[in-house]
Formats: sequence, structure tokens, C-alpha cells
Amino acid sequence: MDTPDKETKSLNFIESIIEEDINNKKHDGRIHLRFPPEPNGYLHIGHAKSICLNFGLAQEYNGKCNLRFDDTNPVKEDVEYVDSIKEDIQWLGFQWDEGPYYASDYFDKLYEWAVKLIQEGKAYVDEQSQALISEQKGVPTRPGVESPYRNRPVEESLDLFERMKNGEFEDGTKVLRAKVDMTSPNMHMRDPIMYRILHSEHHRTGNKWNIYPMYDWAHGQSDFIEGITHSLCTLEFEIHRPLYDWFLDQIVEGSYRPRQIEFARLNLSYTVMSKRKLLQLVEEGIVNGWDDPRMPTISGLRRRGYTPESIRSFADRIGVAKRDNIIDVSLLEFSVREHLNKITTRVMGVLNPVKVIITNYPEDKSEEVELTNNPEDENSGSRMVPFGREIYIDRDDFMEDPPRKFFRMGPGREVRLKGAYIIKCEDYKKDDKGNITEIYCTYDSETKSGSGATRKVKGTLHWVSAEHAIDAEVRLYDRLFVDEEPDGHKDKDFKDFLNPESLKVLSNCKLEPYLAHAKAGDKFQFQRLGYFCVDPDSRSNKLIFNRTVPLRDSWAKKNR
RNA sequence: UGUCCCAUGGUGUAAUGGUAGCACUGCAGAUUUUGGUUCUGCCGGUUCAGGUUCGAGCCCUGGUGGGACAACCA
Repeated sequence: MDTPDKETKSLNFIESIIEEDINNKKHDGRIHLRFPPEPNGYLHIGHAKSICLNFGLAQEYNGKCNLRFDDTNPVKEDVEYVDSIKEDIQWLGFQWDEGPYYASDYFDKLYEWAVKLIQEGKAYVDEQSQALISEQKGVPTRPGVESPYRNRPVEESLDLFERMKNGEFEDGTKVLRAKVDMTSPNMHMRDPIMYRILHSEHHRTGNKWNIYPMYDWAHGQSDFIEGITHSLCTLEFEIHRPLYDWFLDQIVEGSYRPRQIEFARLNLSYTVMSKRKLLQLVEEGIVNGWDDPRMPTISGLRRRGYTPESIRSFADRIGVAKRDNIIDVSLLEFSVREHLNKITTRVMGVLNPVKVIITNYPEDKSEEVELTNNPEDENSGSRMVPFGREIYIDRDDFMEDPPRKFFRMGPGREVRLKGAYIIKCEDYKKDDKGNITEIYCTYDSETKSGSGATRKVKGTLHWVSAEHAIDAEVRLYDRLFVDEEPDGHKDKDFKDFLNPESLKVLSNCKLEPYLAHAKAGDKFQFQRLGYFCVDPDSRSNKLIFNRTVPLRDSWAKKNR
């Protein structure tokens, strides 16, 4: 009878709309979405939300999802961005259905429709200056006034529009405007501009066009041409919807028409998301390019060591709604840790080395100890790690005068070396400045891991054999801003909140030899420290690792 | 002195007129040869005022608060 195990999954508001449409047999139950980036910049985590939403919905409802470049403004757009956008989408794990498409594919059709609107008296060529047109538009609280060209003869507009297309006029001297309503309380309905003159080479159409359509005129019609059923966009386009519908009213003939639905864009705490601000960070050299691991760009996250899976699960978790939101970055960090915990090999790396000499370990002896590659994955196997009389441990793991709850090394204290022996600190040496230079320990030969030894000590340290250690540079990344909402302060610039410690480069790190042949992009857990990946700058004679995210650290937290 | 949109724990997001749930964060504890993972528990919420109803987070009215709109950008 009842199937209590089959709970009804809760739907977000867009899924509700789609399911209702399917139930009503709207568009014969066909579901077709699209992701429409403008190729004028790199994709960021906010776009990832939109990509996961659109492509995800298509998968969920057996529909399709197009990739369509909204390339109607040649002065800002470039193939460089087209390529990076395609790469990022595929890296995230999605594939568009045919295409990719370009709004510029539809310039001819758009022109044809524009002529039709002029013929029907629904569009006209305005010859006024930009300043004048803007002035006549009025303000949201006061109606605008009509252009003196508004009711000029159709033939005149037709002729002028064709000559605009043919390149007879200078940039900015004429525009084609839709004849809607200058008194509308919605500014976008006050005779919006459909075409402007731009003698600019387009990355795909070259010099074919001297006029280019505006977003509002191109977008809905492109949706219509592609058979899009649900056209998802962010909240700031809500007020454009009446215009989206008005333009569609002028060209739609059958029963099919796309529907625009708006959702809230993603905001992340401790970061900025606007393309303009990200561009500023790049251009002013505050970060090292669009793929700097501190950037919220997809390419930055990729270089930082994020996985597509982790970004997709993040997108699932944040949900979709219509209210403004700021997602805590800790949720993003949780998502990567969750995935990396499952897939990464545990290795040992010492970031800030201090030498430990095991005085009772035979000078001529050396051995290998076995370490589990990944306790979360029983098929991951194990590997042998060299151990010796001299090892490195991390400076943070030793204190001259440690508090009782410090479960690490201190004078007279015992700790276990992960996978090896229990050692006891007998003595240590300092330099003039008081820095610890060497630590002298003895080991208990009866306590080798895996030998059935039962003696337990509270602390376990990671270590690297001094003789076998390989050198590496490690880049420690932290959030770029120290304020939760860097661009949320009226009287302050977002750059006032830059974190001076967002990047720390450690150049004297010691890693276990297993990592000698790690390749760019390879990901590991450095035991007890965090998740790290090999940076593309890395070379076989100079390894470079990026810290993706530290491990959760309840000890550090307690001592904050 | 406009139009449109939004309002549920610290942060997100469910509940579609019938027990306010989940995730992250935070705080405890158990386990642990990673102060990780895993497991358990706890803290904490319907913006306000009316109305409709047997019953309102949900419907209605008003208030308050927040956001969007005045590019020949998208």
C-alpha cells in the first residue's frame, strides 16, 4: 500500500513550474533550457550555479540544454573568452546539446524581424543624440516624453535603418527604437533601443554588420529560434520581462513561446563576484590572473584544487530561490573536503621543517614502513615510505613549554610517528635567536606500527625521512578578503578589505619521495594538514603545491 | 515620491491550509596510529499588526525592512 521509503522529493520553485508545465502538456512536455554567457570574461562560481541549474534541469527532465554565446556587443567580446567558457563548462561535467550556438547566428533573422516591426509602425529610427534620448526617457518616478522622430513615416525609418546597416552613418548618430510606451512606469518599456551603430569587428561575423542588436531585442528572439521552453536568468532581469514578452508578442505566431523565469544569483561570503571587480583584481595585479587560486573563477577554483564533483554538490546544496542570499564560504569548503576526503591519497609533507635525530637508532640502519594510501577507500592499497635516524617534523608540532592538552612533542614527551615508532623527546638545541634547530629523541623499537604493539600515546605526528626527503614549494592560500561582504559597504572600497595574508609561499618544504613524480593537477591529502594539489607552474626539479583547503582543525579552533 | 520582486535559526533551503524539517556553521561528547574521517547530542527560526478559517509560515489587507529598474552593457 504505502511506500514510506519513497518520499516525495521537495522541489524548488523552478522545478515546480516545469513539472506543472509537463503535467499540462505544455509544449508537448518538451523541456529545453539554455546557458547564455556573454563571452566578455571568465566564468565564476556564480555562473557555475547557473550552469548546474540549467544543465541539471535538462538531465532531470530528459530535456535539452543549449550553450549560447550572447555575443551582441563586439567591443567587449573575444574568442579567448569563448574558449575558456567552453572549457569550464565541460570541466564541470556538462555537455551542451548540439552547437554551441551564438546570438550572432541570428543577426539576419533579427534584422528581418526588425524590418517587420518598422513596417508595422512598431519601431522607428531616432536621430537624436544619446544625451537627448536619455533625458527624454525621464526617471522611474516621472514619465518620459516622446521623441520627435517617433511618428515619422514608415518609409523614412525603413530607408534609414537599411542605410544604418550598410554603414552609411557614424557610430552613435542613429538608433532603432521600439515604439512601446514613454509613460510606462517601467523604464525598459520607454521606447527601448533595439539597434545601435557600431563599426566594430565581430569575433564571428567580422565586418559584415555595422549595427548590432541590444540584449533585450536579441535574447528572447534567440530563445524563440532555439525552441527554448524555460529561459532562466537572474533577478535583475525581472523588470525586463514585460519587454521580453512584448518583443515576443510581435513575432510569435503559433502556441509555442519561451518563458523567462528569474532566480537569485549566488553571492559568497568573503569574496566579490562581479565581473567588473574581478577584472579590477586582475588588471591591478592584486592577483596573478584570472586563474589565480584565490579567485572565485572556475579556472581559479580548478587551479586551487577544487573538483567538478565538489562544485556540483555545492550547487545542489545551496538551492535555488528568489531571495537575495550570501552563502557562507564554509559550505564551499565543506563540499571540497567531502570529496577530497574520499579520493585523495594520504601523504606526508613537512611545511616548516625542524630536524629530529633519533639517537638510539643505529647509524647504518634504514627501513621502510607501510602506510595506507586512503583509509576511506579500501581499494586504495598501501605504499612503503622510507624511515631513518634523521627525520623532519613540523615546527608547530614541538613546544618547549607545552600546555597539558598539547598532544604533540615537548621535552620528555612521547608521540607516535605515523606508521612508524613511538619516540620520546630527550633534548633539543636552539640558536642565538631562540629558534629550535634540532630535537633529540629516542625511539622504542617495540612499538613499530603493524607489529602488534599495543602501547598507545595521545599524539601522532607526520614526518619525512631527512635522507629521502624531496624539496618543494608550497603555496598557502586563504580567503582574499577579511570582510564577509567586501563590496557591501557604502563608504568603503572593496579593496580596503583585502587579506594581506591571502597567499603565503613556503619554499623550504620537505615531502616524502612518493611525490617526486606528481603531475600538475594531482591531488593529495597532506596528513594532518590539508588538501594540496600540484600547481601548473610545478616542474620536476621544482615541485610546487597549492593548498586547496586545510583540514578541519578543532585544536586550532579551541586555541583561537 | 513610481513600478516590479523578496521576507523561515548565524548562513542557506524545505514544509504547496494540518507536528516548522534538512544542510552548513557553532558548542558538547564517543571512536580514532590524521586534534582528519565517522557517530551521537545540543544551541538556534516563521518581520510586525489586523483579517479569513476549526486550524495560517502558507490565503487577504496594511505596515516595516531589503533588493532591482533611470548603459547606444549583458
